[in-house]
Amino acid sequence: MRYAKGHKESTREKIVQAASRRFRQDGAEGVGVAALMAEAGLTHGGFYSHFESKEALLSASIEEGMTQSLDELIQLAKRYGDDVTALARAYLHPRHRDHPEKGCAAAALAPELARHSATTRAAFTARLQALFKLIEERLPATLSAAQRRERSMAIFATLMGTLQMARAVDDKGLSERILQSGIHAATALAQG
Amino acid sequence: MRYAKGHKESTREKIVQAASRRFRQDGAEGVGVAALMAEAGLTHGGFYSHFESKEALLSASIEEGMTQSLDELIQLAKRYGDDVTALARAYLHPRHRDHPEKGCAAAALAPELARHSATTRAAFTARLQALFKLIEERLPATLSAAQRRERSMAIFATLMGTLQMARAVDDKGLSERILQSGIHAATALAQG
DNA sequence: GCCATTAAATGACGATCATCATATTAGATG
DNA sequence: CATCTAATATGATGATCGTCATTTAATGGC
Repeated sequence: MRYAKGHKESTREKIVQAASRRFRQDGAEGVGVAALMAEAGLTHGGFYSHFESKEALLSASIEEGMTQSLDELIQLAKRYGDDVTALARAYLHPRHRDHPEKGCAAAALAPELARHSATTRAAFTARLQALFKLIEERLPATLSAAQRRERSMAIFATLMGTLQMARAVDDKGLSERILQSGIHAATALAQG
Repeated sequence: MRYAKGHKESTREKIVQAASRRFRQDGAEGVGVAALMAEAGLTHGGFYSHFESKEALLSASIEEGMTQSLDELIQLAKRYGDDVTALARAYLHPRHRDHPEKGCAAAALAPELARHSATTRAAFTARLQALFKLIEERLPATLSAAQRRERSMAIFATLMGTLQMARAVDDKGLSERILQSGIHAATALAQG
């Protein structure tokens, strides 16, 4: 249809946005190509003119989802005081637990990612390291760079593991206690 | 065929064992009923005389897998000194990272579990609490019971999150550093 | 050694999966 | 306004999904 130039790019972007939500909500294997396209307001046919495969869309979605939730995390953390405790409070907020589709892609998909393509895992690794950096910058300057780097990894592991457990357990009270334990632990790990 | 009594029970057990391996390896949605039965040396037909649904098998497999890896963790930890650091070293050993099918079911399946039935999540919750207790028992007696309980949750979150990240990243060196960071963090969180 | 019983195998159900070939149609270009 | 082209839709591929009805076959009880 000889659309305005950039039309296809923007459609592709819409697909990635919609897919990144759906993948986080239902898992990479929990949603099909047709449903992903429908979520973007399209039919399934044109999919392969935008992406080489479903795996390629997953790759792009991971990048999109990780970037998006990283940005949002930064914004939210600022409101809480912008230190590691603030990050933890933002990340481990019940709203985040209850809305995986808008939240951290790592928490929603980490175990599956280990089974996916090198490209997908590379995209994930790059974004994960940006996340580490975000935490590093909020650790006390009294720590060495190497110490900050190591701690940032463990702090994110704690946040992600905590969020996943809080989502998986079948007991609302326990879920709340798990979230609290994560906030306290992240704070403790951030001490000089 | 009027087999010896207990034959069917033992077949059922074999299916659960095999399924618990496969679910951890490929995810709950990554493997079909036919493949699960084949893994146990059977064909798919008899499946529904053993289980009400695939979901019911998942439920039993979570229970089996969590119990199994809990027992193994206890055994391994003993060799390392039987404190929290020992648990962390056992849990975050490269062998565990490289063999999810024999390892912790929580680390392999946590995000998916949040999307499954109440029964499955209840089975998971019960086993998770046994895991918390295991850690609690290895925390210093100088801490209050409430403190030990809270810390045990955060310590397991750290271990699980660390293992998942170490599995997902596309960089062997980074993976090793992630594992180390988790061991150090778990040790730090276990201090009185 | 046959029979009754029942575990397991065969095979089929409609639905959905990822992928692709072909047809339609929107809209910028002339 | 008519035309051309590229973006999307339609529709089909064979494979696999979970589930179930029917058939086969093994063996303890007689």
